[in-house]
Amino acid sequence: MPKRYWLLKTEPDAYSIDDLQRDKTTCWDGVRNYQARNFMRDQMQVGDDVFIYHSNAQPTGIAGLAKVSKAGYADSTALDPKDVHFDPKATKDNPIWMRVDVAFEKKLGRVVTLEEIKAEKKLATMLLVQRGQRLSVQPVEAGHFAMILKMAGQG
DNA sequence: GCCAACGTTGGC
DNA sequence: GCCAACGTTGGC
Repeated sequence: MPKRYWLLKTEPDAYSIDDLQRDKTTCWDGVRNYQARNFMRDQMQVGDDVFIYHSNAQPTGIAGLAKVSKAGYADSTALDPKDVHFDPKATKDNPIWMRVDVAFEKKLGRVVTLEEIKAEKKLATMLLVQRGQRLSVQPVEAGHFAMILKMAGQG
């Protein structure tokens, strides 16, 4: 499978690029959307490049880079009644939800903001800027990925 | 905090 | 299978 590129949303109040830098790697769990689950289950591969996107942030935008370090596997938080992401329908045999592990790569020299992305015509087809689009795990085209790195001064 | 847009649930 | 109600996301 060719290398793919992804964007993962996170609220930095809950988990930021700085947290990932400190932790080195993290389990990207708690995703409870089937489309996002399917990307993690079927398409994300070790070595794929990932943008870490800060939502509900000041500013909102792409804050750093990571790599997939473990491909999709069962998200056990769905089985834990004490976990906020507990799903009573999940079982050990059918965990329903998946997660991947991601490893910190680098923090961008500056956040490439949602505002800038919206203003750049070449990025108009990014999923991120489609009206009402809320996917928290989404694919990014290679060209868009490179463009954003360039905007961050890391091209 | 507001609220538009979306996904999911559940009654029928 | 329809669709209203509800919960969540996420920009502002």
